[in-house]
Amino acid sequence: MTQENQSTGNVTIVDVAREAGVSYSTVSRVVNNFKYVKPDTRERVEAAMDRLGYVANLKARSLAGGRSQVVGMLLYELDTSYHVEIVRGVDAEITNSEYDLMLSTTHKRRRKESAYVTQLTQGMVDGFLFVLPRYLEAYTEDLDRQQVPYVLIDHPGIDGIKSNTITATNWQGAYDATQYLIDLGHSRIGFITGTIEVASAQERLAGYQSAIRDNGFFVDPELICKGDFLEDSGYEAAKKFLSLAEPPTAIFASSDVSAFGAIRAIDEAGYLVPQDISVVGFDDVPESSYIRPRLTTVRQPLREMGQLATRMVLARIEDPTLPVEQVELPTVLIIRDTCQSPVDSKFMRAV
Amino acid sequence: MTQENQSTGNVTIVDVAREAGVSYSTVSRVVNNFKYVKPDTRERVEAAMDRLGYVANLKARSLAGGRSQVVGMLLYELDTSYHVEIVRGVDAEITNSEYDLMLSTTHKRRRKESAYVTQLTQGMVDGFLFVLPRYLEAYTEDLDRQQVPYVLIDHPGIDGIKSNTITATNWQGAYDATQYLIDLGHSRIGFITGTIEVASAQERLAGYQSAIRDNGFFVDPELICKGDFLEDSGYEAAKKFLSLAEPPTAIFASSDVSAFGAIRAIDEAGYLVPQDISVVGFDDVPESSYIRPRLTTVRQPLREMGQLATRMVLARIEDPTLPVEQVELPTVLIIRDTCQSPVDSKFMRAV
DNA sequence: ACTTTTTGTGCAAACGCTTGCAGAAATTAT
DNA sequence: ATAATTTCTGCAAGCGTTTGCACAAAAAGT
Repeated sequence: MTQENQSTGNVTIVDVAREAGVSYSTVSRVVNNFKYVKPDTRERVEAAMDRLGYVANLKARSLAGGRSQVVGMLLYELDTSYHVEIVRGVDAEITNSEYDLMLSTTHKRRRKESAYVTQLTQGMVDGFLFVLPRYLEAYTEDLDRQQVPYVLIDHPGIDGIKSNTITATNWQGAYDATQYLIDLGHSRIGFITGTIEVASAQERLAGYQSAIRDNGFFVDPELICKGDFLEDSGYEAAKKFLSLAEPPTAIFASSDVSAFGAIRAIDEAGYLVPQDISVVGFDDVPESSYIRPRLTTVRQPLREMGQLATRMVLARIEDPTLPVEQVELPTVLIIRDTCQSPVDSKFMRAV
Repeated sequence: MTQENQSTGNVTIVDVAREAGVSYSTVSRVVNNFKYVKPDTRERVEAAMDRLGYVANLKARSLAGGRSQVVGMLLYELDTSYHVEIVRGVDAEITNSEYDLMLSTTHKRRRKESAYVTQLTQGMVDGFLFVLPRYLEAYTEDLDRQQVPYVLIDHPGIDGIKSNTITATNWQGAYDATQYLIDLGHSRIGFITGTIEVASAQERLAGYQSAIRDNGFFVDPELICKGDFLEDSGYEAAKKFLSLAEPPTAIFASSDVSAFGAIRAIDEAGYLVPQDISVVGFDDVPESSYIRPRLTTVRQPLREMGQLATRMVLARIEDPTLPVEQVELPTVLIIRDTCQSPVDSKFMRAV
């Protein structure tokens, strides 16, 4: 706050050293909390740092082999609450630490994704968070070689490579929701998948199918419609279901957002949710409790996933010897207002 | 993709130079698109870079005086859609550029805010985006000295310093909404302020007051309640209005989120929106059209503000001589379902 | 043909820090 | 008292770039 260095306007380690009457390596040592520094010296240096308002230059620090104090986060986009919720969790945790967050979205650009990763691992971040990465294979190798700790969020990792992962019980969540619908009396339940290349989408589909079969029903391919987690695909899928000779009395969408789309289609067709068709989503994004009727859905603890993932990278940055960890968080069925027994449904055929 | 450097595992400029048979400065020059490089040489170097999979080390690059290719973004939090929407705008624009985004939230920690800024300006970012900064005075000086371009989003800047800013027509927006309510027949309109230290909150209040007066009404202090843009403050404010001897027939909240809180209070008290009380918000965050009844609100183009702000910093990073610019974007009243004439309101007293 | 200017390239010195090595000082063991 | 440790501090060599300076080569003036 008081004096300034003349050249760049920044106080460097050298200025502090001069002020404290020690060598610059000693300053570096107190900054890095090195063991062998005389308490007395340490104090003098700290006083000098305070007096000059010293702030470490991260570029230099990490160039020289230290930490950059930033963790990178790569996600597909920021448009849906799904991603935002995870970011919120990450932010909450990062904020409590000495680290900063470097956020990057890939959108559709496959090439940029891997270029970005090398860019960052080589130059910018101490650790990485990947949310539902699409082309993981393209850079895991790099990541491993660089020894940059990373954790995958909502992605089980790829075969042959043990990665730190944090996922939710997708299969169980889908199973539970389907069972709930069956218990309510539904037997024809339409399912809208997520982006089917994604593991969680596959697991949800499998959970749905298992529940159907376990209850002695038949998995009707007509009732499974491909989607991509987004609203439009939910809308289209629901329209298709509605045009069936015998439409389902319930629809289970692989994401809340696609459930919103489905509800819109049902609404436009002049039917009622949940009277004619029950709807269940997956995720429990904030909007789900804003819309009317409020969406019944399988809650995935997105924030917690973000927080936990952050804690995991941070821990591994501090101590790279920590073992690989794969955490699976439980989902829970949140019952709200979009489901009911199909007895009064226009689509319920007499038994 | 083919070969790798032995020591760190990273391909450096020196490796490329060796491979291409030129000096490393020449490589640097082609990387930086320097003018005086023989086309032939440039080609050889580029080929070598491709062959070795060279990726510039940003730390080194910026340490040595170049760009770090990252812009910092500082915001209070990520919990409300207000902030997220702006981030989305920023992201959309950043994604189209060669830059990355470093995101940081300050939450309540005043001290960290300015420490963070120096940290980053000294070491990490080429430009800065501030969303509704709280303690701007603490670092504008630093910013100016460091010559780091920055733009303030939803903040008019501080006296005596010309900053790049991007704001919305807060006064006019509030005026329009109030006028709309008056045109509907309301005369007792409760107003819930935002965090009153913030300029936009003051402007909205002023807009409201002007409209009241311009219509020949009296600004009743009883009908102005302090808030902080957040849900709880809206809830409390509405409760207070409801407990008045003569409650207002309409409430205008300085943010959508506080409007949500107000609606919750009205709901809990057993009254109906908009039959008994009309409600208007400000911002038009996505949730506003999800809730039922859908919120009538003053739309602030948050995404556009983020995008535009990003374009502004980016331009100033590339060309620091660009003049300071202060952009004000228009708000627009979005009429949805939370307002109606007060004739049937329980709170309408006979004239 | 001979300056002058424009291009093109290399060397070396930063940028601000970390860290291995070496030696000095203080502490403990013998 | 002397040797062996442990603690503390400074020096110097990097980390991977950018960039000013010097000089060579090519192009343009005269």
